[in-house]
Amino acid sequence: MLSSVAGFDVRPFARLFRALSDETRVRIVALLGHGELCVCHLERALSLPQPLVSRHLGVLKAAGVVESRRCGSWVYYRLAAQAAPELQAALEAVVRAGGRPRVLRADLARLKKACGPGACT
Amino acid sequence: MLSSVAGFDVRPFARLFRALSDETRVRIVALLGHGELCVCHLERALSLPQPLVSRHLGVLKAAGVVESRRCGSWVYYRLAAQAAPELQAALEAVVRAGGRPRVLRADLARLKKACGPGACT
DNA sequence: GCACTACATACGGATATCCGCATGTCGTGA
DNA sequence: TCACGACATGCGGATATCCGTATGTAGTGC
Repeated sequence: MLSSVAGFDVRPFARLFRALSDETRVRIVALLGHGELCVCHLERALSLPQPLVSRHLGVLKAAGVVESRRCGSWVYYRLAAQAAPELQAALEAVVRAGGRPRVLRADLARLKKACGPGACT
Repeated sequence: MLSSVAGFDVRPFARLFRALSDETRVRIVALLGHGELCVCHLERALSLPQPLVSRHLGVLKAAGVVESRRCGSWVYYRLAAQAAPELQAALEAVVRAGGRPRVLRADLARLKKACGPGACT
């Protein structure tokens, strides 16, 4: 449509922002800003049922926000590098917000209580 | 819910990103990055019917992305300053993307063809 | 008051999103 | 091969979004 005719393809931006238009997904991105996490970590940090977390991760992955890596029984998710620097900047804004002190306090507390990041014995 | 308990209120982010999750609204924000514009300018730059542009502007305004100012028969819209610096950064990423050369080429061409920005005789 | 322009909004239908629940898939270890 | 844990996906219903069309509101000039 016009979005491509315009020379500036707005679709990657709309796609990224649509992926981040859900509160749970913003929390996931903010948590992943602290490093790679597997689904069971996220599930406990968010205190949400597993199918819900898995589906939100699927949305983020389809939008190119996150990447996944399988390691044994576990699947680790991490933030994906964005092609356009402006997309990267928008994504890092969320990460920065989630990296402030007192930010995501309860989520991070549950995360540490569950198990240390990076180790899923 | 948990979004407030977490200390990090993710709702402003989700609200901003939901407002920017539509291609037309991304184009509007990118255009407004060039300066204040009235609805008739946007309508011609976007080449979209007036009620549609007006409604998208309403969504952006409800999300706190834009502000409006009435001047005679015309209503001028401009980007609103964001409270949190991370929100501002995310918004400016879109503006920067829309400010690159060859970006939004067709939209800007229609805008200039319609009338110069800031003057709506 | 009347016509005209600029803009906003109500209505309705097609489509998409979000979630709970149940089930399926895949790797691991006994 | 069997059971188990980790994760993904199909289904159905409630809700939200998007858009065209028509109508309403407000300011301007005659």
